[in-house]
This record gives sequence, structure tokens and C-alpha cells, in this order.
Amino acid sequence: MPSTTTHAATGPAPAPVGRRERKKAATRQAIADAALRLFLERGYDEVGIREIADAADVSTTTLFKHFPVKEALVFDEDSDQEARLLAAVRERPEGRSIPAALREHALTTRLATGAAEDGDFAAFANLVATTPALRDYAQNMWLRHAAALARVIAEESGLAADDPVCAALAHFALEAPRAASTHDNPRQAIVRAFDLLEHGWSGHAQADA
Amino acid sequence: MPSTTTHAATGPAPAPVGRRERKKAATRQAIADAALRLFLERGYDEVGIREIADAADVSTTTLFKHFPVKEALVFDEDSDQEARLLAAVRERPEGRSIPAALREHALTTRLATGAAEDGDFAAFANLVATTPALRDYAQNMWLRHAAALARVIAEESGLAADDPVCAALAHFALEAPRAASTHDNPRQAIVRAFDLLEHGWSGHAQADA
DNA sequence: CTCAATAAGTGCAACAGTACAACTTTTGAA
DNA sequence: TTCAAAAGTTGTACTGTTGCACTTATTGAG
Repeated sequence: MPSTTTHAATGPAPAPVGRRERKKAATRQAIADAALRLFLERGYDEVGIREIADAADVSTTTLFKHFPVKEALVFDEDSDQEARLLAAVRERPEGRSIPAALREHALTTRLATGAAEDGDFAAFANLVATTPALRDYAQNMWLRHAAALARVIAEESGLAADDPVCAALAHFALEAPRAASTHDNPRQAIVRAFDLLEHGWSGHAQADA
Repeated sequence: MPSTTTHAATGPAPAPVGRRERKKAATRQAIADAALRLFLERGYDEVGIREIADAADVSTTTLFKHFPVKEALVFDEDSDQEARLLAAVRERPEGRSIPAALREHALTTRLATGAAEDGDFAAFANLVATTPALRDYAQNMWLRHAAALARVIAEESGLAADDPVCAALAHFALEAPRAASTHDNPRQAIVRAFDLLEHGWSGHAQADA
């Protein structure tokens, strides 16, 4: 997702307290911004690491201290997103089921990302879709998120960690928004999908608070 | 899969007719063998391309003419396997259902690979499992195979190319053997899984010859 | 049989992504 | 002020991968 330095308060990143950490975050952001700009201008494969580092006015070593591999420059907010996703399940209000929490999360984040920067976002999506390296990387990210989510679901629901139901719910919860984006009315699609899921689910696991 | 140059007649590769093509195949095999040996001896990341090329007595350029990327050295027989898989569906005997053909294929290839070289095979599996680059690559291979299989299923069954049923069957057919390998009695597991599948399937698509 | 087209293979230099190590500057706190 | 840790820098080198110019072997057609 393109990040324009100013992002709404949709998660656990509102408090970079120390002067140090703020500077660090700033550097990181400068790198990510420069990278994304160059990538969108000229294509992922046409822009080298050294050039990005130059554009952000840091050394390549510094760049790699912030982003472990080139692809990570594009999926900057990856870990933040994952953290928010897991938090949405872990810290859901009392009495709300896990699927309901997931639906809620899917809806809010979809609104947030799709809102202000629809043009940028389309360009970004296109970049990823047309660059094989990025497609692969995104796919693996997706799998990692699904796995992490499955573990959290297992913890929260009290099911066995390797219960297929957890994996299935996780997969579904991540797949639904993906599928919905090709729909004419994404929000409606998400709601429907999750409604269906919840009923199937409640038969399986009634043990969540 | 480890390939010991002498492999049973389990597929469509028995006729490298021209002198030229035979030499080419020999070179390829020499490279793959050298690579696999070195990888198993010292680990994937500890062996460089140049060293492999030396061991097979070819130049790195030649090596890359046979294998597009380093990982492909390990999954040498990838495309052969995929071809056999698709052929198993396309050229199934008259009157045999698609799931039945897939079950058959799963059983025979499992026997073939698991038979003589169980030690080698375990080492190979371990190599892949412990090397992230290879795990990722294998995962993508799996997805590509599943997609290809789904297309063939669509053709053969007359269903729409993007019918989820095709994708689901393809996924299942490839997943079952994977899951079965952790089972105590793999063959039994495969048979059961496919039996179950066939009944679910026959309700959905009765239109295959 | 000859010959030109084609494919396989060679050697080398270059580039891009990444790692590493030794060093300098900031910065948080005592 | 002082100091140790963290952030950043520089330079260097390794590894996968590609491009280029070139040699050699195979082959199909005349």
C-alpha cells in the first residue's frame, strides 16, 4: 500500500516517542517513499538499490538495515498490517465472535486504504500485478499472514493449533477481501461472505467468548 | 526428486532420438547430478553456481542455458512431473473418471519415487524443508502445477475454465499426497481421501466420459 | 558429399542484490 | 559531562545472473 506519511490512526503505531525512534522512522519512511516513487515512475526492475539509496540520501547498508530485501521496499507496511490483523482478533470486544471481528477488520481497512488515494492505489496494484518478483513475494506474504492468523485463531478459540478449521477460517478471512475487490460492490461482498462463514463456523466452534 | 540417471519407464522421456539431443540431455543430467550431490553433501547455500559448473565440467553460461535459476537445479524433473500429471488426466482410459485417474497417478508415482531410493529421498526432502529458498520455490511450483491441472480438468470435464470446482479438485489432488506422506500408511490415506473426493465430486459434475 | 544454418557450448566481463567489518556520529541516560 | 549503545557510513567483496563475441559440432537440404 502506498503510504503518504500521513496515515489515519488505524492501528498501533501512534507513539514513536523518543527523538531517536522518530528519526529512525523518518529515515525508513524516506527510503520507502523514494523507492515507491521511483518504482512507479520507471518500473520495479529498472530501479537499482544503489539508486534508491541515493535518492533517499542514505547508504545501501542503511537501506538494508531497514528493509531486509528489495521487495520489502514495496510492501513497506506489511508487518504493521499483520500486527493490526492479529490485534483485531486478539483484542476484539467481549462477546464478539472471531469471524465477526475479522469482518469488521476487513471492512475498516478496506475503507481506509481505498479512500483517499484511489489513483495511487490502482497504480500500486498494477505495479505488483505486472512484476513477477513482486507477485511471488506478495503470495508468500499472504501465506505467512494466513499461517499467523491461524495460530492466533487457535489460541483464541481454544482449538488445537493444527486444527484444519483454523487454517480454513484464516484462509477464508484473507481471501474474501481479495475476491471482493474484483466485485462491483466490495463492501456488500465482504459482508455476505462473512455472514455465510459465521453460520458455518458457529456449528464448529462455539467456545469463543 | 533425486534422479540416478537410470530411471524406470514411468513417463514420456524414452526417446531422445538425435545424437544432438542425447548429448544435450546427458549434459543436463551431469549438471543436475553434480548439483544435487554437492547440495546434499554441504547444503544448498554453501555451494555456488561456479563450483557446480566446474564439477560438471561446463561453463556457468551453459549451466544457465539448461536451468533458468539455481533452484531449478534441485527440482530438475519438475516439468516432467507436471507433464505426466496432466497426461494422466488427459489420456486416462475410457470410462475412468478424472478423480480416479488422479488417484491412480498419485499411487503409482508415490510407489515409483518411494521405492528404491528411500534414503536418498529422505535426505532430499530434508534439504528442501530446511532451505527457505527451496521451500518457497517448491511452494510456487505447487501453485503452478495446481493451476495447470485446474485448466486441464476444466477442458476435460467441460466445466467453465474458472469454475471453483476445478481449482478445488486440483488443489485437493495435489494436497492429498502431500498430507499422506506424514501418515503412517500413505497408500491407504491416498485411497481414502480420493474415495471421499469422488463421491463429493460425482454430485457436482457427472459430465466426464 | 558439401555447405550453410542452427544449436550447444565457452570465456569473460559486467551488473545487481546482499553481506560484512571497521569506523564515526548521535543520542539517551547516569 | 561522560559513556555505551544504536544508527549510520564507507568500502569492499561475494554470488546469482546476463550479455557479448566467439568456437565447435550436428544436421538437413541441395
